[in-house]
Amino acid sequence: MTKSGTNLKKLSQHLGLSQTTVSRALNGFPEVNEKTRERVRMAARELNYQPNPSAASLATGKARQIGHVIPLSDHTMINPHFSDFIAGAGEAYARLGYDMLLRVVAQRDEHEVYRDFANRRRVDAVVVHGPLRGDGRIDLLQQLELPFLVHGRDGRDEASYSWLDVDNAGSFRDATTFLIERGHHDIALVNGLETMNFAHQRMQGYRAALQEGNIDPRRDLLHSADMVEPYGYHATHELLGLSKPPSAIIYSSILVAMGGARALSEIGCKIGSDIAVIIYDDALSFLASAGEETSPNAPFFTSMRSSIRDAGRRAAEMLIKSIDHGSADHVHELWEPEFVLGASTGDAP
Amino acid sequence: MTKSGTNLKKLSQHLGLSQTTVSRALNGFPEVNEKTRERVRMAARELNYQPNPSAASLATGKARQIGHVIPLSDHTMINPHFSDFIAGAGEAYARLGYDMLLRVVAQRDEHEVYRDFANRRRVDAVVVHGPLRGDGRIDLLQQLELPFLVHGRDGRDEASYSWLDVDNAGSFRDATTFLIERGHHDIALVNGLETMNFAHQRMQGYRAALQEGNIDPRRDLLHSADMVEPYGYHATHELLGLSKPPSAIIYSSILVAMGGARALSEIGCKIGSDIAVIIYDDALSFLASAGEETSPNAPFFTSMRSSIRDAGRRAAEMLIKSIDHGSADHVHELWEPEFVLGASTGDAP
DNA sequence: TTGTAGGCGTTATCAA
DNA sequence: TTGATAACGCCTACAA
Repeated sequence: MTKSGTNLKKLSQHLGLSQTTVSRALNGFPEVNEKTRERVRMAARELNYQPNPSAASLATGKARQIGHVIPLSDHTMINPHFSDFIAGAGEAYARLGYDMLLRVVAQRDEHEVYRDFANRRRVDAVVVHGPLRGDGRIDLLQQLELPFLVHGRDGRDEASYSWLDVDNAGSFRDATTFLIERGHHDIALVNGLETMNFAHQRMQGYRAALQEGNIDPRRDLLHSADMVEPYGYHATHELLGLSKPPSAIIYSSILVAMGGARALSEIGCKIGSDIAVIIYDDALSFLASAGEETSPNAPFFTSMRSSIRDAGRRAAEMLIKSIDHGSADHVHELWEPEFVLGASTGDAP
Repeated sequence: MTKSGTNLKKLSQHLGLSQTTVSRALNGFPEVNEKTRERVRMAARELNYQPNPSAASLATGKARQIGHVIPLSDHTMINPHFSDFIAGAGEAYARLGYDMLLRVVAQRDEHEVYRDFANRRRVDAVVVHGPLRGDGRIDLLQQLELPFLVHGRDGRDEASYSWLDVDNAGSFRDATTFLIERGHHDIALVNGLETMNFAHQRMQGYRAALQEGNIDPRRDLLHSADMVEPYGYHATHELLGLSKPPSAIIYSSILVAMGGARALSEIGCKIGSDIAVIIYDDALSFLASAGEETSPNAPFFTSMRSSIRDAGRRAAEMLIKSIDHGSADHVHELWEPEFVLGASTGDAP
């Protein structure tokens, strides 16, 4: 069966040592004679020995794999935000000797996948994407005692699990306040799906700023849907068609903003002069912060920016660290997006 | 160690049968008494028994995992094209009982990863993404005897490995010819990186059409780079700044075209009337063929369209089928993109 | 500092 | 039709 692969047995025979010693030498056990260890290392390199992960996993109970589940409701999560996160996380995994296991399933089967993961011990932990407000996956994973980290939060007891999130409420509040202070009154929010907690947080931040500015929120200035390009296009057309259109729009994603820009250019409405725009920018790598280079001085879009790829990298690190240390403590990180002043909110003061 | 998981031993004891029989019953061996099999199945469901993949893999030599390597040169492959492919493939894997293993590494380490895969038998096969012209990964995989399927081709002996590709040359030739027949003479191609074979194929198709139309190719109408949005923007600005600007532009990706559209709208150049545009459309799900719904009758962009997500799904199926059947034959599929007439090439005749 | 022996949970071979 | 028994390749008490 073993075609050409060197295994522990062969290697130890080649060295005239026991498998135990060889294993210990390679795994950095302190009791091994340094001379022996060096000899073993040389031979291992020479014979190109790599431990078989299935055997190791069977023996240790550790899979050295982290699971990511992509729920396939419609086209929802297969979006660039997700892929950038994955890229960052994957980078960290590779560095730390872990593999990423991806499972794409219908949304209603996601719980079953976690059960399967826990049951078969195929992964040591999972990353939960796109938490809803009060997300059943979190309860399930706790019950299954499968370690996990959430990218985002679910709005409930946040001390009871590990997460990495950005300050959605704070940044949207600040952005809204920024617009109010510049004299805007009718400010639209083209938001993500509000069943997702991040979108809810953003809406809350927006609302809080309006309240502080003594502005009554207008229901017709609030849109909520999956953050795809066409949504931005349609929502913007609707907004501009109102009898009292907004003078400023906040877009929850650059993707949505691109659809918005398409609509605005059709109408002949110029961003920055005719209308103010602020976007939330995940710093998606394939867009390279599109518009960044429009003007040599300032970026095109005024934005709240936080790299989702960095988030993926950091999330992976946090998770691995906690499972490697076997600590049951939960870890949390709240990132503050950077506020970037661009041309889309008019000339700088 | 085993927390709550039911294993073969427990299950067989519970049933008063040997592990052998239980294993055989569950794995569909024909010699098992149907009554016994049914009894075993019931008990397995009841006790929630799932075979441990590490143990199974160790015993069979099959990992039931397919490897995908994402090279991290710059930001290259972490693009939406890739993630859509992954989504399709992942769907097929889940359906067929396989898992997807993702490894994100620096480009120069990609070969090493394949060696590692082969050596440790962590995956049963791999999918090769974004083949270059004459791609060393293919030689390596053949040498390692690790089964693989290429999404695309590398321009060499295409019978020697399995692949799934779209007819890049043919569709770009047709698109170019279409423009020539409508009276266009100065046709620009904003292409992908031509070290990638798909981009080379596209350029060849474009050249062939020009030649057939007795048009001398102009070097200044040809751009080649990573298919990100800002590239489309810059390339378009350059094209429009030429002393003899093109009357038509072909964009190699909708992402690039979005950058192009941004530039054109800045200049005040109207797509469809001032300039003709054709795009290659991978039917990226999060864009939902942006512009599709601009006009109720026709889509906005005239395009060559082929779903990259479908390609991922099909590629996975082809690969799994070939490794499950243990056949050493190579499989190939060449897809013809659909030509979709939209508004961006002017009014329909 | 090194070695022996047993176990991890399956599958597969050979008998019965 | 079913059952012992031996791999698969590694790790890890326990012993020396």
